[in-house]
Amino acid sequence: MIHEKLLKDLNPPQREAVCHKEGPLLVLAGAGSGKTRVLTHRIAYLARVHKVKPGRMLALTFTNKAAGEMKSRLQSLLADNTGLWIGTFHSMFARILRREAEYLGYAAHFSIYDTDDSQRLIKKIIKELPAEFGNLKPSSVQQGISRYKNDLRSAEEIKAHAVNPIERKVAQVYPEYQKQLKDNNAMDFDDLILKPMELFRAHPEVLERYRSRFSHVLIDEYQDTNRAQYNLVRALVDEHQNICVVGDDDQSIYGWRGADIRNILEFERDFEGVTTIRLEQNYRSTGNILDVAHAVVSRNTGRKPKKLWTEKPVGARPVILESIHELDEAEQIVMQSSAIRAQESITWREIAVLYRTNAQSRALEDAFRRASIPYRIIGGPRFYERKEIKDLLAYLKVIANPRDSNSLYRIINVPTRGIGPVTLSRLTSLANSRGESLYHILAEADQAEGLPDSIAGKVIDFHTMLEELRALSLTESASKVLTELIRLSGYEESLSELDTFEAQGRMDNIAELVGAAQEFSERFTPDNGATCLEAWMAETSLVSEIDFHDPEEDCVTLMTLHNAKGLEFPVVFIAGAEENLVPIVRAFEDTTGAALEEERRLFYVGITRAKERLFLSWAASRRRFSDILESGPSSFLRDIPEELIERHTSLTYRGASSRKLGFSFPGGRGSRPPIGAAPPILHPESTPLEKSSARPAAAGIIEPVFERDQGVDEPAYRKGERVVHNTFGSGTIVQVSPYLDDLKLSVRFDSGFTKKLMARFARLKRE
DNA sequence: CGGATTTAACTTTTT
DNA sequence: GTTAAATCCG
Repeated sequence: MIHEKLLKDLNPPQREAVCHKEGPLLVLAGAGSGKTRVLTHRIAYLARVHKVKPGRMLALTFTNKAAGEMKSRLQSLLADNTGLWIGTFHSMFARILRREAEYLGYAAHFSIYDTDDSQRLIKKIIKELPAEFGNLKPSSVQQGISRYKNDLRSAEEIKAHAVNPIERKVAQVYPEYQKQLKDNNAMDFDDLILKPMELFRAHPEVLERYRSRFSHVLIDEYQDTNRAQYNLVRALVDEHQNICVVGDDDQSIYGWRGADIRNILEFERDFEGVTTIRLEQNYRSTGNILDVAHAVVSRNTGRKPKKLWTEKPVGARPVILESIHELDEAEQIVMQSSAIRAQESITWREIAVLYRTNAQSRALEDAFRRASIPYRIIGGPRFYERKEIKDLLAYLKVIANPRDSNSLYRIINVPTRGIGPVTLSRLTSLANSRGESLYHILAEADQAEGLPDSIAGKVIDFHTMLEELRALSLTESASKVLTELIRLSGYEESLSELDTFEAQGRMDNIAELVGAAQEFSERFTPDNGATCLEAWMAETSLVSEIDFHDPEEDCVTLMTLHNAKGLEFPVVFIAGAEENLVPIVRAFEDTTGAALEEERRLFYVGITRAKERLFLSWAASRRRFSDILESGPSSFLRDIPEELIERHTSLTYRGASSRKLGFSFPGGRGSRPPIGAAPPILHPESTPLEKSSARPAAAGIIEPVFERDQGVDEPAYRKGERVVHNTFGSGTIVQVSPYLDDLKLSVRFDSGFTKKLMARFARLKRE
């Protein structure tokens, strides 16, 4: 029987969710409770048992990765899924928008702007506006407008309720921004949600088409939906109410992006006759890990009470790693990784290191590289956001969508071809006076006022080149257009002339982009008239690097906590579990406490990625920008009962024995015992602590001394100490900062100058 | 007027 | 350590 095959291996609540036939369904699925399983089995069950055609179902996710995972899992459950729409909110509605673009006065091949593109446009708009707009920061304006869009607030409404002059100004930029986006035949990410609503409101017959097409809508990660998405979905399902949402309020971590946690908390009020199913059995983590996770998240007030349970053994106790600074932390993580791999036959790919900010990846990366451990960083300075990639994509966007003046501005003089700001402003005024786009005016540059013939010639040459590429794009593949572009534009040539290490890196990135274009071109099949290039542009705007993550590759994975959502690893390290980092310092500015609760959920998400081993690591100091930031352990660590965890430390405690706690670097003196071989475990309550008089520590926070084991004959240096240097004479230490396995000292010498010295080489004597 | 060199600000998370 | 704006130079 079909039913049995689809239902076996499901627990009773999962089964209930899968079999539910009609009407609104809320599945509260805790971390690791098998929600993807429920969604895919439900789609298959609807198709095979309730005879719903796959083409009448719409499944929405937040990431391409989640969509891809669902698609691949469905393959074995439902052989024929033709017409089934599975994808991210953004890509599915972009698909609808391309089909219906003309209703909105757009062309089907509109550009999709990322945050950076939007900011460029906003910067330009601010310049064109009166001087009093000059104090607006493009990035904050962009964020503000994005927020207004997500919250469905109109410019008028904002103006009416503006609490400060800045908000009033942003409200004035907003409509101009929308107008220029349209002039550029471009939409930003938020428009991909907002415009379908406009479309449906203005053209009920179009809404009716999609309403009747999709008889069942399923949404993953419902806690991440914003108001706009809620309204959009609501418009689609209002008649039949066959909406199934899966989510977990404890994993809502995108509030800053406009996600409205109320959507999931109030689902039962928003729809009538809601069936609610709770999935509380966790199939991922050991008991101890779940207990730690619960200890953390249960401190939140705005949550639906629940507790995950597991049939798995309690497992190893999670470990708290304490380090002097981020280099030490990275070193500890590397050593623990190696030890675990050796002792528990774990592969590199089963280990993940998670952190709050991308900036933290550098120290970790260096440590893994030095240890010759393969690693892979997900996210970070994202591939598609690198300058050279964005430049080339801007070219391609112009070729696919010549009205995209914003992209044209970006590349008109990249590489430099003698078209500077003055020429550009002359061309722009000609375009404005004729009411044509910048691209079209390029061909008539010779008619621009005050433009010397020689320069006009360059402009026309540039236009001719783009026209050639455009012609090429109509018949040839995206990869062909790209390779020709790289050659004709002189982009590659200008880089190779630089002949620097950095330029080589950029060339490698370009080669990677060509590879991606080839890969796309090979799988491209023409549909509804789009060219290969147009289709590729549509896709690249909506993919992220994590989508290309190959789980087969035997590498340690490094990524942000946000990126880790939806993933799982046998061994998880959370690096930087410090106050001011997790939770991030800005969370304290929010007086409602909502931001702090979101930080706690983020930490919870990180913890629940772990299947067997969990390490929570914090460092007493951390290099940030050019100075050193000192902090104590995250307050979230204090929520964890001491008996659930172990501690490994390389901190030195004032008042503790002078014997340092087994910390050293490779090449240093002494060695750290491998884990499992009776590691030094330090319980703070058993350690005699002496409070520093300068900076009283909060209760329960260990006060570390920034000092490492220097060996017998190499004393540690302290700020304020008087020292003597062989050549420079005597002076005072004004700054001490750890650098690799040494200390970097700033010494102000009595002769008046300050010098930075490495402790190891300076050979300083005490005065 | 355009190109090159120097300076400054920057980092929370992302479709 | 990175990129865009500011300043300088040809």
